[in-house]
Amino acid sequence: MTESVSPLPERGPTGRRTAKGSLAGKSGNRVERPAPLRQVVYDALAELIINRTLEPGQHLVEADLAEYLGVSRQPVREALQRLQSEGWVDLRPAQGAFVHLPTDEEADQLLGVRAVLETHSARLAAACATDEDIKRLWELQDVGMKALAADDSERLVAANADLHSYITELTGNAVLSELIGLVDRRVRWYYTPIARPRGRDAWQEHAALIEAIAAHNVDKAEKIMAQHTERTRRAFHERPGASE
Amino acid sequence: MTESVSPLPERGPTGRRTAKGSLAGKSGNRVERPAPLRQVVYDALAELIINRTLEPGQHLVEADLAEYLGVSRQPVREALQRLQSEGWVDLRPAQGAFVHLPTDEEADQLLGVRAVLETHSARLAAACATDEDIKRLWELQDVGMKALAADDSERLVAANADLHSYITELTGNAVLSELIGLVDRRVRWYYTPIARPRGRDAWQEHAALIEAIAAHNVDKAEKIMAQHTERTRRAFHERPGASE
DNA sequence: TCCCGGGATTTTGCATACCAAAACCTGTAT
DNA sequence: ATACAGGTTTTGGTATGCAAAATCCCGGGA
Repeated sequence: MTESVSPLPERGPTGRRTAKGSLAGKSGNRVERPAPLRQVVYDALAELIINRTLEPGQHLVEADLAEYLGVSRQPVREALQRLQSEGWVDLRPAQGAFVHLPTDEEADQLLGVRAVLETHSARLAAACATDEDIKRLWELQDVGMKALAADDSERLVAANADLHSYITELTGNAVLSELIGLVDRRVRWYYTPIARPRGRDAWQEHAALIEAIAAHNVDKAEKIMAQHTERTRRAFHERPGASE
Repeated sequence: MTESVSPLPERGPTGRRTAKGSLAGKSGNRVERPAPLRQVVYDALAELIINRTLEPGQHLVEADLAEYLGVSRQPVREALQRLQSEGWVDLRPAQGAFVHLPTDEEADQLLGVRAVLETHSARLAAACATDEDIKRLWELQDVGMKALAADDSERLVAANADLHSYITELTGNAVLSELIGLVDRRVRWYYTPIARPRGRDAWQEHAALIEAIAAHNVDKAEKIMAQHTERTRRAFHERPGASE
C-alpha cells in the first residue's frame, strides 16, 4: 500500500446549485417530512429524563434503550451524544451514558446565565414588539393564570416556558433564542419542584413585564426581568430540601 | 407476536456503586486515555472549516470524509452532528451536511450575544480574581502585544481567544464558560478578517480591562468589556466588503 | 431555445452483524 | 478482610446491506 490518502473530491463551492427562480425566499409549506429517528429517540429520552423515569445517575445501556424503543443502537448512540452536548447525560469514555446528576452549584450557575440572557432578551423584546405580539403575550399570560388557578404544576411549568420562549423570539435574534432555549430547558428540569410555591408571585411579575414591553419601556422591562429571574434563583435556594 | 415492548431493565438508582473512600474528590491524575475517534474527526473537520479548506456552502459527503480521514462512516456522522449543534455545518435531512454559510445578520446576532455574555463575565471576573490570576492575565496580554508587533494575524486571533477565555474561567461559572466558549469559537471564525485593523485598539482596551479587574472594580470592568465588545461588533460592520 | 418529465445515480438513514479493548463483576485463595 | 484471576458486559468502531429520498442526466415536446 504505497498509495497515500486520496484528496477530497472537488464538488464546487456550493456543492449543489443554489435555489433560484420565483419561489426563492418564500416560506413555503414544506412537504411533511417524517422526523429522523435519532430526533424521535432524543425526544423520548429527554422526556424520560425530565419526568424522572430515568433517574439521575442511572446508567443508560445503549442496547437496552434500543430494544426498549424498538430501534437499533445507531440512533440511540446519536441521541445520547446530543443529550450529552445539552447537559442531560454524561458520557463517560468506555463506560457509556449516565443521566446527569445536577448539583446545586451547577443549577445556580445555570440560573445565573439564564438571568443574564433573559434580561437582555427582555430589553430587546421591549424595543421591537408589535401590537400583535403584545396580544399574544397576554394570551400566554392567560394560559398561565388558568394553570395557576387549576393548581396544575406541569401545565404551569409548560406555560412559563412558553411565555419566556415567546419573549425570546420577539427579539428577532435567532442565536439568542436558541441559546436561551438550551438553558431554559435545563432550568425547567430543576425548576419543577419550586414551580408551585413560586407560581403566584412569578405570574404577577410576568404581568408587569408584559406591561413594560407593551409600553416599549426597555429599561423597565430589563429591570423587571432581572428581578424576576433573580427571585426565581432565590426561590430555588430557599426550596425545601436545599442544602444550606 | 403478542409480546409487548420489554420494560427497561432495572439497574438501581446509580447504576454503578459510587466512588467513596479517601480518594473521593481528588483531582486525580487520570490514566492517559486515547481520544475517541469521533472527537478526533470533529477536531479535524472543525480545523478544515476554520482554515477554509472546506468552503462555506460546500457539500460534505460522509463516505468521502470517511475515506479521506481513513475511518468508517459512523464517527464521521457523529462528528457532523456535533458540528451541526455548534453551528459549523447545516445538516439537511436526507441531503447531508453543508458547511454553514454565515450571514451578516447571524454574525451580528452572535456578536450581540457574545457582548452580553462577556460583559457579565468581566463583572464576575473582577469580583473574584486573585493576584495570581492577574499575573496570568498580564502574561496573556504580553503574548498578544508580541503577536501584534509581529503582525501575525493568526497568533493575534489565538491570543485574543486565550485572553477572553481565561477571563471567563475566572468567573468560576462553568456553565457560563462553556457557553462563551461555544459562541466565541464561532465569533473567531468571522473575526479573523478584521483582526488586523482592530488589533491595536483592541489590545489597548484589554490593558484597561485587566487594570479594572486587578482593582476589583466590577462596574468599570463591566463597562470596559461592554465597550470593547461593542467596538468589535462595529468594526465587523465597517470591515472592507461588508454589505452596507 | 427552454421547459418538462422519467429513469439512472448518489447519498442518507437505519439495521444488522461482528470484533477488540476496556471496564466491571465474582469467586477464590491468601 | 484483601488481592488477584478469570469471565462477563458494554462500549467504540468496522463492514455491509438496503430502502427511501434527493439529485442528476438526458431526451422529447412546446
